[in-house]
Amino acid sequence: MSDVKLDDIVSLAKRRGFIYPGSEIYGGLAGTYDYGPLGVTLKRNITNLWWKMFVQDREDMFGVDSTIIMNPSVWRASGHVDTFNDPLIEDIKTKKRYRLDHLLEDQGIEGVDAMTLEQMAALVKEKDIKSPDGNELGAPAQFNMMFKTHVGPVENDESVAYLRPETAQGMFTNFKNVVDSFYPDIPFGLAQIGRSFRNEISPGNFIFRLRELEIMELEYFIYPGEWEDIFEKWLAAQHEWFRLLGLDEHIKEHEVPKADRAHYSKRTVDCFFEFPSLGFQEVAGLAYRTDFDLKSHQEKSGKNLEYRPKDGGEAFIPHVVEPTFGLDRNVMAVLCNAFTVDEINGEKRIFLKLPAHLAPVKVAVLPLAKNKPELVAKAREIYAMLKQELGAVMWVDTGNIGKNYRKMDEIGVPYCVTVDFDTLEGDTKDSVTVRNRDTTQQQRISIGDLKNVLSHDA
RNA sequence: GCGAGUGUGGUAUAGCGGCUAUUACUCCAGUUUUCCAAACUGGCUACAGGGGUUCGACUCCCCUCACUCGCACCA
Repeated sequence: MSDVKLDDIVSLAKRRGFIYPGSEIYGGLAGTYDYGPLGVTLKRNITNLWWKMFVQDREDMFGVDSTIIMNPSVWRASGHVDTFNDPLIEDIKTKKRYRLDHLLEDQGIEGVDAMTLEQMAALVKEKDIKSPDGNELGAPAQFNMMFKTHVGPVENDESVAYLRPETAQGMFTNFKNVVDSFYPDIPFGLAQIGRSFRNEISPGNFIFRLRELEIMELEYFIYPGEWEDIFEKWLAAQHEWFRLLGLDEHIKEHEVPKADRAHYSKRTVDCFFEFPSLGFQEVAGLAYRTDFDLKSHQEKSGKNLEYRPKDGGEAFIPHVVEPTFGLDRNVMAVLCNAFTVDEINGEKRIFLKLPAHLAPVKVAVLPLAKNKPELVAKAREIYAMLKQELGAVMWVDTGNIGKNYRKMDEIGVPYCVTVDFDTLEGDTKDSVTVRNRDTTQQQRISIGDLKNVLSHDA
């Protein structure tokens, strides 16, 4: 793993149809990547697994799918309009950039949060504030990480709306709706998988930091007194998730220290995966958000978001434990983890050791020789049968058999089914060769048993 | 956004102010081939985009876009 470079994986992902740079024929667009035929299936296998584990298989979960464009008040209540707006200023000499508000606070100036950019700029002049290196500072600039658009035909300040930078708020805004519809017992949760948009200052590292990304997220509403136990349960659930992805042995949990946490969070644990070339990077996080979000929405919206327990207990604003998974980062981790190099007959082999339940193609069917019509016909027959049974089955009849095996290895197909002359007649009539991707071992299996054997793993 | 660097077929690469732009693999078609990238024949595909200098630019200059590293950011 150590000598594998991220570039090798990026190349394979593009060459074989997993992930392409966005808008490529026009020179691309920074921070965007498109999923190709195999990538979209891999991604969908992951989201389906997630939805099954966290929503379908549980009694206490409710799925939602909220809009990307929301009432801008949502983002004022959540704090994003403020916190996504960073005033930056540049040291003219060293060209380093600093948070202007932090510089002012370091000078003991108070009330910085309430100041406009102009007011802060004026203070820099007035107090002759220098950079930490003692140099002159340039003009400050505002960095807003939220994408803006306009709702309706008129483009003015009143019509400004934002593309959501996270999916969480769509769940908080639907909290009341779901309670009204189902009145679930607490604890219960809302779940959502969806796109988010962040105008990153420096996107990059393949699909690690994107401007348009997908998040799989849960908001789990609880009694405040129970948060510690529930937090532990979700830590275990997160671990179980990474076990299902085959990543658990490469995941490191990181207890985020108080100073680095959002001010409303009492505990945050991030999950890191070790990527080639990048080292350990965050792929998921678990945060106890207290009642910060619902409370803020109750204040700003003027709507009562309290929950009244069915046993007649006192109404209260539920607290929230929030597990978040970066979908694209999970896909990338699965790809990186699967990327394997070994040797067959002294020849280097690159293959994707994808877990069978995630592999975009489960089985490939190939005739031993492509120009023998009777072989091809029999193979087509088996292909049709398996395709109906398993869905994700690929037909391969180009090149020679060894080449096709390698090609299927490279896209992570767990099993190849080869139809040869012994399938047509003789002692082993009606049996085929099943070749295992990881071991390259072959096994003779009768056609009748084929779908049982293959669907066992898939 | 700033600084530095890079940009040649799908991938990885060679090259030069001037011939039809090199090579390998991939891909496609055909011959061959009875189980691990065999061989042979043929074919498709590239100088990131735009402008300038020049008789002539892939090569030199400018702008744009993208990528890499560093700064900053990571809500």
